[in-house]
Amino acid sequence: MSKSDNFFEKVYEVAKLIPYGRVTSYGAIAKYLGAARSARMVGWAMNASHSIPEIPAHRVVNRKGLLTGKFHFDGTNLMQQLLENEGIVVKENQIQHFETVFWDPFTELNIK
DNA sequence: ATTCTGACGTGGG
DNA sequence: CCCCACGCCAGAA
Repeated sequence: MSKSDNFFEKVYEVAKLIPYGRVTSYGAIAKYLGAARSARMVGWAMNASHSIPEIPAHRVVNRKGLLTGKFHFDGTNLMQQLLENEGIVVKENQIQHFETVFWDPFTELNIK
């Protein structure tokens, strides 16, 4: 295990905390981990999270609320269906009422 | 070593 | 709102 695994582990920690029916962004997680400039690495961590079913990767989207990573799931619409199954409305790969369902680690985890 | 690519984000126009 | 250029950094070729 290398040091980068620590970063991955942190990403998974936060991802697991995303409540049912809520979503967050790669940048929000990265910023929360103190690596705001490594938002891409959060996406990369999600890529590696396929071996860990506990990670709700479908609850992580980009800052626009767009399902940019849907092509990394098995089915064509698997990511969207997982979200809709949680009550999230998705249209044209865009999460509707994104600001309402958005889950900000800083706010929701009551960080002082 | 070098180059390119990305599940991203920000800033300017 | 959209489009574009740039910064970012790990991994693949």
